[in-house]
Amino acid sequence: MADVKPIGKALFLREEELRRGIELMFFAYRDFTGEADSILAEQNMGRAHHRAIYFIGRNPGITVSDLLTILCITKQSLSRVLSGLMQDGYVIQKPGATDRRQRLLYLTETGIALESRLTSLQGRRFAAAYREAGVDAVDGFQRVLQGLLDSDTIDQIAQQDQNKRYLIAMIAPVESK
Amino acid sequence: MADVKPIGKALFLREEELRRGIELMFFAYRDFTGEADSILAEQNMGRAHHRAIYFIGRNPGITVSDLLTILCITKQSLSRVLSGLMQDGYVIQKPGATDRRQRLLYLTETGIALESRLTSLQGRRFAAAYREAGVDAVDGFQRVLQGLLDSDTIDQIAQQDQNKRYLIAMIAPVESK
DNA sequence: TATATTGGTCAACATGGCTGACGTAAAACC
DNA sequence: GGTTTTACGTCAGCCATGTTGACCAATATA
Repeated sequence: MADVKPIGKALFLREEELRRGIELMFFAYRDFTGEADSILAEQNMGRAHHRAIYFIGRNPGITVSDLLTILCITKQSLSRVLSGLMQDGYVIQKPGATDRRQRLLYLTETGIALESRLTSLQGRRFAAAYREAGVDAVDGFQRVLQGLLDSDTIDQIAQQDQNKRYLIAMIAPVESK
Repeated sequence: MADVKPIGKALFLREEELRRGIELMFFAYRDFTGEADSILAEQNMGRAHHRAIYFIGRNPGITVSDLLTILCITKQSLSRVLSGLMQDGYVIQKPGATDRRQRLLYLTETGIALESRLTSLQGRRFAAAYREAGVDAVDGFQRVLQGLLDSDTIDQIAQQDQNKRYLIAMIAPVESK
């Protein structure tokens, strides 16, 4: 064991480790979305609907163009999905107060119920994984995933967090005392 | 700050943390696959081709049914992809030595070149993320992703690892001295 | 008033999932 | 040796979701 060429071994381990990461991403993403997919299929919806519902629920009153920025799809694709969601009563839109061209998107009660069902399903999976792996692991997990992001995405998430902090400060100042 | 209701706060943080995970998975998977997608688009291929190429490269001589087990798609879907890959000279198949019904799949030189180009691209992204996040983070990352898997998937990966160790022991026993 | 922005719509197309039905060769079993 | 099962392929068609391109309406803004 002592006379193994160290450089070759290191490279080999490195590639194995990288491949391990690549494969884990593939399998974990598939399994992580699979459970929700089957619920969505019952309602004749797909992953695209889920994404829209999720981010509208997360950002009530979001504009169409902001949602487009998050999802990185064309407005034609989104439009098709949103029309369906509005027709089926999961989403409603209200004209913007200051800019009346905007259509601010909100979940209906039904939409909220579905979103919460889907999110709690995925949340349970995460909660179990977090519990098994431990607190330090969670931190590492988040840091590595963060490192996988494009810089544009990082900016965009930071921007969203900014908006969210602003909203929280507005609607729930009592929490901060 | 001291008189915040502890339970409400804890639940709030918990939900935020879970949502953070859900969102990171979405964005990270998207960005992580996006780069490869654009290379694939140049060759008129999609993600499905990539997955096939990746796992054939990873398991040379894999049977169609084993590949189906890994990918979790129908044989019709896979067949369409494989036909294309063979027609374009990325993949060849050889009849199985013991069971001649099997068609064992291999990458051609061209296939290997493409696989390696795609994997090194994704590998670089992972390497950068790992480097930024540190060794402990990598461990946490892998443990959490592992925890997100279905138990079937875990078994399946273990099985593959088993095969791989067997192969390594066969073809490169010199490494282990 | 002219231009830019926000959002929607129609048409057409590609990818990649799916089901169902059917075929063929080889292996395995009785 | 005949039957059944397995491994794989193929044809046909459907659906969801992405794309491009063109065009339109309402509203904001310089």
